[in-house]
Amino acid sequence: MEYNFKEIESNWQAYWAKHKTFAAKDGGDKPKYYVLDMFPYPSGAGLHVGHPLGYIASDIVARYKRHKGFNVLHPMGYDSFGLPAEQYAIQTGQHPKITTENNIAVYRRQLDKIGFSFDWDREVRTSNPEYYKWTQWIFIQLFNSWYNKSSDKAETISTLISEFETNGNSKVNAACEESVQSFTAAQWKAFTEKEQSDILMAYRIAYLGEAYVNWCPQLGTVLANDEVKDGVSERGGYPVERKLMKQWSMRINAYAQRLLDGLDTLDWTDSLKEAQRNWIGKSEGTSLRFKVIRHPELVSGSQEMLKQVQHDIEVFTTRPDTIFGVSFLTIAPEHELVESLTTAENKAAVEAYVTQAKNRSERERQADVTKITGVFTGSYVEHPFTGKQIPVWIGDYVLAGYGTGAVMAVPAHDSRDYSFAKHFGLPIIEVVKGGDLEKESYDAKEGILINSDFLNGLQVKDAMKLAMQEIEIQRLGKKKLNFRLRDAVFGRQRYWGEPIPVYYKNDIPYVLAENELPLVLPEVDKYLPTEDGEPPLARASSSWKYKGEFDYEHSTMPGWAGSSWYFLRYMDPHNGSVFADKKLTDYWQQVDLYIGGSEHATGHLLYVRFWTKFLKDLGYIDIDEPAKKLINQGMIQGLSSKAFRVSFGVSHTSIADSPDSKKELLPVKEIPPVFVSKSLFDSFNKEEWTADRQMAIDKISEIGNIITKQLQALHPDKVGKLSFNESIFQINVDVNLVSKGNILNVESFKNWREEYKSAHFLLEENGDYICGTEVEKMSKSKYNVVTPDDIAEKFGSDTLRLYEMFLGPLEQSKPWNTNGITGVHGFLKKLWKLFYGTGTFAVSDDEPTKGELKTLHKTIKKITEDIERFSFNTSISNFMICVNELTDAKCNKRAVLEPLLICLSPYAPHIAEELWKQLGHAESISTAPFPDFNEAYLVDDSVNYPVSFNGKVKFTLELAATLTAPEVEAIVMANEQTSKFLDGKQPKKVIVVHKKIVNMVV
RNA sequence: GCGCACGUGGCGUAAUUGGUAGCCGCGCCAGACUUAGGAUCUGGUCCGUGAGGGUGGGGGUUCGAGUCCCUUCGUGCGUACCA
Repeated sequence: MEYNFKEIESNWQAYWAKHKTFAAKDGGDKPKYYVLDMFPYPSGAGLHVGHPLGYIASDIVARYKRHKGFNVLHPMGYDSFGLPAEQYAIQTGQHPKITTENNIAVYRRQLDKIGFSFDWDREVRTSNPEYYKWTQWIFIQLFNSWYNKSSDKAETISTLISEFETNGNSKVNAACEESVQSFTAAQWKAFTEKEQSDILMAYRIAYLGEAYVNWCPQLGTVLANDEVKDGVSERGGYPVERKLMKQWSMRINAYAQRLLDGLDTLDWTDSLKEAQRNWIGKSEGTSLRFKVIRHPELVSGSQEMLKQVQHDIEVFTTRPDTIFGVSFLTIAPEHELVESLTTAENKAAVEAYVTQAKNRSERERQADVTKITGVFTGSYVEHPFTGKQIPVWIGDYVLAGYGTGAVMAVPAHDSRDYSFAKHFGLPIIEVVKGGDLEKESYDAKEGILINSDFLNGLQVKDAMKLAMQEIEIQRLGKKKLNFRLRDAVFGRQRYWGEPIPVYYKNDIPYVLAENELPLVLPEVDKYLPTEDGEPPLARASSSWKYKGEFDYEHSTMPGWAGSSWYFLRYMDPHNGSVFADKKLTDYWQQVDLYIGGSEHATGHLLYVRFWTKFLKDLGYIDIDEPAKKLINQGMIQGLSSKAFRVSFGVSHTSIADSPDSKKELLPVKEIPPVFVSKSLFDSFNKEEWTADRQMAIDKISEIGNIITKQLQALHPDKVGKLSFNESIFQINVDVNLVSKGNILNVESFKNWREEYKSAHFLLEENGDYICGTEVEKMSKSKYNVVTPDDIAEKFGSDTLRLYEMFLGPLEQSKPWNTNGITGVHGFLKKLWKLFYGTGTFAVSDDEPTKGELKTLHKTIKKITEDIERFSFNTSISNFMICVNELTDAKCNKRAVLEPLLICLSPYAPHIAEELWKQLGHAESISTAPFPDFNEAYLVDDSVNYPVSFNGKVKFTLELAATLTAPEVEAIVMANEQTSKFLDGKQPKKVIVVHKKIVNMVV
């Protein structure tokens, strides 16, 4: 019987589904193991071969752990809220729910075909109201919490309110808005409800706050920092600008230190942890206040009044040691003191500058970081130690959102201040020796302090300490930690997301009660903002109001909301009374292995850690981190095929033809497309002139002439001829039209597009049309998408699974290329043959030979080690070696083949199940215990010793394994080959590494 | 600029702690069986006729380096005025 993968695979997929083979049990004697894939957004394009890479790896681990006696949780679901479905809805009017459901159906069909061992009874969809009820519930907990820095965790807001009622806020040590004023208990009680609400808002972890946000006009929504790449939106690539808006946000900044510390406990890749560390961006420094010296003309009052209105500019610096090098202050254009610092004569210039700086899009700002702009305010501050007057400038190199939005500029020792100072001719004061300030600033943190009063002569490190001390003693400022990590904007002005469970009464936001959840997404007539710029939810019917009266929040939650806790829901996916039963979260604990793309490094993976810590603070779960071990699978890029299209124009052939003759030229539109094969393109594409290049041009011109004649025959009244524009465009060709060796199927290509029907081709000498290739992202628009379905159709899913793993290390990115797939497929056929060697199923019950047992146990050992270190590509080669050896030995013995099948079943489950059944087993192979490997079978009687001279191996000696090192040395020294290579000399030293190698120093 | 990976045959890759570099697969070459093959099977395949050379280049540590250290070049990814 032939290896009929199609039948085998569909049979077993049906069997698994019917018997719920992979359903996880909540509890039991077995140890638990939780393997999770980052769940997909179900896009309209379906899965391509890159998507399953990580799923295959995690499935191998899941199946392996089941064999090893673990109770495995291996779920899958969909991150089903998101922009593409909504964009599609805007274009077509189709409800995103329908689009999403259709896409999910396609995904599911594709996933099932690959034979994953998911427990589908636990599937979650973030857009399902039963799911997002709990996303909303978590939001409410975040709203009803504040971050107590003293206990270093989130606490319920009621503890804060009772503190306000007894002591006011003077003793409160919270992560909150800087702008909060202090008040007493009496004052608190006297505040109106609105005032109290506003104050509490400054403390809540989910809060409504005014902040500069990334506004994307084309998408009509704000975006989080991690959704913006290079100043444009990550999805769609639309420009993003900064805008001051009132927005729901998450006080993730409160967790910055814990998010940083937690990294040390995680078994994640260094690059991923490093990316998070950079994103969190901790820096230790000091805050420092500079007294503003009021310009007399600013104040229309007496000197007395002048003193009263004085205020300070607070800066943040990590280099307090360079305090004597400050020659100016720079504040951000958005700084709150801009207006009050600006003198009358500078007013016009400052206003113009600020307006211009604010209107610049994020992209423009990033694009010309080298362009230095700024303006003088006219005001001065006093140097805290020298008392000298220091000018205050405005510059957009200072970011409003970081530190205090103001810096003390030390041009001698900070490259940005240096460029600014050079550009505006401001003084540069050297305070640390070691650099050449004519050329550049000296930013290094080493050297001796000069020009620095009490710091003179000190090393930078010591100067930092002393300066810091002095600043604190004189109460000019204090030590401060700063994090680059900004609070995360949580509102999106979009339709297809979780409604934020908030309503407004008298302009005060209130959250819904738990029993009022879920707040279901209302129907709208259009998925666009309203005329006055309100989000789409404002289009909901007038009955969509809280208690029929109060407006709901019109923003929805961002994409990362649902994915920030889904790993918990899988533990208890159908619970209607709690997001997940504590007993179950305690049982399943952390994800043991999490696999997904590295693009989530600073988004999802940071937010999910944040929510996990938050839920722990409130006592809902007992774990601090969502995933113990994480692997980033590499991206599979597409291999695009390119055809080379010649560009022709039409020109006049003679003076008689010239424009004055008023004869019409041949129509450019009717020129048939002309494609040249790769070698011609390559010849043409050479930088310098070569004979080859000229030949290519001649050939192209020649075909131009032929086409000219054809066109002239069609249009006898018109004049002109085709001329080669000396340019050839590369166009993407559907990879399905190209066969091995990049040969284009010309006939299919002509039928591909109406416009190519009449195409001309300049072929290779052998008559083929050869395409070019390029590695690009796999995408519909590049016609380079290869779906897993294509591969499964041709070779079967087991081959697909093995081949994706065989491609190379999991973490590595690589282009998709089916060159080696026949080898992997051949391996499965060879395996099949071990059982069906004679044409019918035949397995012997004979005792295996020593050699066969060695092959088997060597394989068990290697496979076990490979899986434990997630090295799947090497396991495939080890299986191949094993099957090759067994084939050579003509081994069809049950005692060898049975354990081998179990080892293979995580990788190629369908064929393993089928052969397992043929061997007479009634139960699925999936829980058969993984074979133990026995060292005894691997022990060799002899060792092949390489004998080397000065590290170069000259010959090998087969010696008994029982020999000791000195015995080996004696035998080697007595060997005639040794004396030949020694050539009569005495070796200086002989090294014998037992059972490894012999080396002689001559 | 900064951070993190990574450079090995024609190609994808292997070599867990320093111990015979090139396993496995593709491709290629030769042969067998076939009307035929993008089927199957067998043998060969780092370069060099050979001594020998060889893991991007240079240097070092070591009896011994693809592996460790320094330096340099190149590629990929992330990030970017974070004071």
